[in-house]
Amino acid sequence: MSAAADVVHRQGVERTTIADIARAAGVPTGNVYYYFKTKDDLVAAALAEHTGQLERITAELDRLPDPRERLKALVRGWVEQRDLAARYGCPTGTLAAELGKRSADGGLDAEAGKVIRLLLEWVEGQFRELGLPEPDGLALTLVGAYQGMSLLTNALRDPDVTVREGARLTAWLDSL
Amino acid sequence: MSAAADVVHRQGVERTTIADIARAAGVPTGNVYYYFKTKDDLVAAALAEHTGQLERITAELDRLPDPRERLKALVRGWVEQRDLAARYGCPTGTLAAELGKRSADGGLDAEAGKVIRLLLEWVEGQFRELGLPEPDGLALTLVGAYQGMSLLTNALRDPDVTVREGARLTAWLDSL
DNA sequence: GTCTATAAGCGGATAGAC
DNA sequence: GTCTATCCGCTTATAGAC
Repeated sequence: MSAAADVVHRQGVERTTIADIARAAGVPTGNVYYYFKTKDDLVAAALAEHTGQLERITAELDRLPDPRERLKALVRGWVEQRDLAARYGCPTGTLAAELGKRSADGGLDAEAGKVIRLLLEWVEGQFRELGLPEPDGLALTLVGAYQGMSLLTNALRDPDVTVREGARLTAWLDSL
Repeated sequence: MSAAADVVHRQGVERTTIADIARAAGVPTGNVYYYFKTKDDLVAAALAEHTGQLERITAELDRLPDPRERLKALVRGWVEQRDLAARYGCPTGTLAAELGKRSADGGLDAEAGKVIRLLLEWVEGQFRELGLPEPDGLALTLVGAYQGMSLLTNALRDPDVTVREGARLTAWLDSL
């Protein structure tokens, strides 16, 4: 599952073959099918990895006493990942974008939406705890800014984009 | 070229076959190869379509006297496209994201970056004309917000995300 | 310049030995 | 539960008639 998430992040779903994932995991191709009946099952597993990763991150941030500090630490984490973002974009965002183009895919696109929604809801909770008005709108703005800066960082192949936007987001959080 | 841009926007590069584009253009598959030697040539043609589209839009906006009104009209245009964004995302952004995952692809990913940069530079020019400080940073923020809200709109399959973020961006432009 | 037919190769999926 | 060998369909690309 971790190999699937990693290779899919780097190559995208469609350019990733079962053989690629099997090689990354150190097992022969055929063996993968014992655990995952179809390629889509592997994509679902990659999405589950993203969910787990997100849950670990928010659990860690929840240990901070101040919600504003939690959000600023979240932004700090994004900035730290800037080189990965410059090369491959946001793992969840690029996956959601790719899955969003499918017509009838057994709801994999909706699964991707759920992971994004999980982050949105956690962020919204922080804004609510701060007593700010329209916490859902603020969450949309913050997560949208993250996805936007990740895409620009990736498209321009320039980690500095993330640094600059990260600084702006931090100042914005402080101004609220 | 227009069929290529359209089908690639809806299906993504990798899920689009030459036959798909040929059918959309109303010609037999083999004939496509008379004009485009490889599939990548078709992707390049789709990118050229995006560039042309962008140039038409900015030329139209340039007829407005006030740069702030130009930017607000740009945002209005994004909001009008919200249903398309909910279904398939931003044509240029999703294409750039997909091409960004390639390793050695003859610079197609860089071409996608150029289209994004074209929009960034036009937006930056408007902010500069308004005499605002750090016009390049403001451009990054505005275009980033656009890409972010497009991705969220698409991932959540909810055009309302674009409506809400569009309203916020309009208010933000007015506040500068 | 347009179209049909087909070659060549890749990738998802399976069969079956171990 | 693991691995090898293989099938089958699909997609890119080409050959060649018209």
